[in-house]
Amino acid sequence: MEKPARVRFAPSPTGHMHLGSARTALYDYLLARKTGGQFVLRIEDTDFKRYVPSAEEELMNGLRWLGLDWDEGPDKGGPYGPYRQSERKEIYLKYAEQLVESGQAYYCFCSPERLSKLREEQQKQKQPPLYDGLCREIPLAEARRRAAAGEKYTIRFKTPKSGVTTVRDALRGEITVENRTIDDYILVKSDGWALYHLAAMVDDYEMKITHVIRGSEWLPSLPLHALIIRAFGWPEPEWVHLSVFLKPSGKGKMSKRESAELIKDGHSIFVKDLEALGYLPEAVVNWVALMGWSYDDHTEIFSLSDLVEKFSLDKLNPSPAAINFTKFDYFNGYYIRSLSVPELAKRVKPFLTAAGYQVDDDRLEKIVPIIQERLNTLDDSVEMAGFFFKDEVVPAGEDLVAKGLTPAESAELAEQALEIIRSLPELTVHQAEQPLRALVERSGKTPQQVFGIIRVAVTGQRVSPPLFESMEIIGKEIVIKRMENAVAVLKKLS
RNA sequence: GCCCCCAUGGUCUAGCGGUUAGGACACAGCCCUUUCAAGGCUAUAACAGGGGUUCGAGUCCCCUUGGGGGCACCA
Repeated sequence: MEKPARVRFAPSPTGHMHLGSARTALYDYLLARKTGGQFVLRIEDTDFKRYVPSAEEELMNGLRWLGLDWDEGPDKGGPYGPYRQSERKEIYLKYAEQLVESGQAYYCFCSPERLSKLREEQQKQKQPPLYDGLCREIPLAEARRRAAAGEKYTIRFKTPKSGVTTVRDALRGEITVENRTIDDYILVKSDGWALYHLAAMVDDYEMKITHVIRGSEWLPSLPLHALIIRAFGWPEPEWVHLSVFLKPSGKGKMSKRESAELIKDGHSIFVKDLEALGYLPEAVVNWVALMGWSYDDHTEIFSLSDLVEKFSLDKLNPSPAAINFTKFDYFNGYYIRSLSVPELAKRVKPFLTAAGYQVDDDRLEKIVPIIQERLNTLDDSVEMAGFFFKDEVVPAGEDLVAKGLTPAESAELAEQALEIIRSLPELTVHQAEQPLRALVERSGKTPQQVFGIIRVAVTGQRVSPPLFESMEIIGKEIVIKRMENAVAVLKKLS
């Protein structure tokens, strides 16, 4: 058993939580639970310009829906709070000052204008856009004097100008970069707020985080982060950089526009949409877990608790993964099929209700077994089972005409079927099946033709759950009404 | 432009020097069947290319190519 891990999910509340974040949070959760450690939720909200007020709530709802409960966070507190960076300004400042004091950071008085001009210049000359170090050698006493006099300043990290920095990533092994390619990055802005590079390192240290699991977009700044941590002399966490998700084609990552378009096909990369689209959190968890992680060469169905038991960092895969919604649908169908009838009924009900249907629980529990294996998403139930709840169905005339038969022949068959149904003491599968099959025999038509007519008449659809079961649930009276209507329609066509 | 990362079928992946390169989704066919599903069976399909190292390379090294990410007083 590994040592208890303290992991953190540290999103910034700037938009919707997407699948990539969900997967990061999942792995955080799994590692914490597996090792008996803690899962910390920290909100990185120091960018006030991009702040979205509803985002934090959405984030927590998403995590809860997925079943990923956290141990410490802004809503529940904990021993290392506050858990919102916007409430930790003084802490960052203290540590920044410490770095300045030890000569590993410095005050920089360069204006944004000078910096952008500098960058422009460097770009033109095809140079890497790095700070030129103008303020790097200003004596500390002088810098303090200027700062005290009210001059605007930022605090920059003093990167070594020679040598190399080597950092170990759990998925990729050692990564080495030349220090001259690392910028003297700004740690504290002129408004006194720390930037991510300082804030996150400080928080991870103060919160005693043992494993930093985050997206691979952070890989390029990993050496900087290591340098900062080493400048403080802090213990280095285990770095785990997860690969990004690519669009289904595997070519490039999904653009904002493409993400928004997805919803038209009933898909979404935003966690908040998934529930309404009829997806099960179990399916999301299983699917997302397997994008970048595997257990062995054949197991692929994992409940959240299976994952807690089986998860391990060394089975993580560093290569980018294309999002495969088809497989997502497969998982969702799988989990729908594995639900008990009462449970599925409970989950499907809100969708039927939302569609405007009056849903009786006992009746729903009869319907669920015959639609269960036909559902890919919960909201498929609306289309698939709507005819159970509608007052009347209006089958298209051409659908009522059986393949290979004339309208008149179809009408004749419908009429005979109607008579049989009328004559039954009760319309049950048991009572109806024999005589209706006998009708097929007698008429010399195929089951497909005869039952097809009845199906369309009774359900209004060419495709439906099993016919006899459906009729039993609908009830004799209504079935007869619908059959009469179909006969009338067919006769008109004749 | 510079830096970093990645590379097994269409997609997700197993493989950690010796395998008939395994599984899953998708696709196709067959079976089952009153439609649609579900289920069962079968088939098609991969080590990006080139150099090394080694008795032996999908596995180790280098280059090329392709893909991805990053270069803000955003995170």
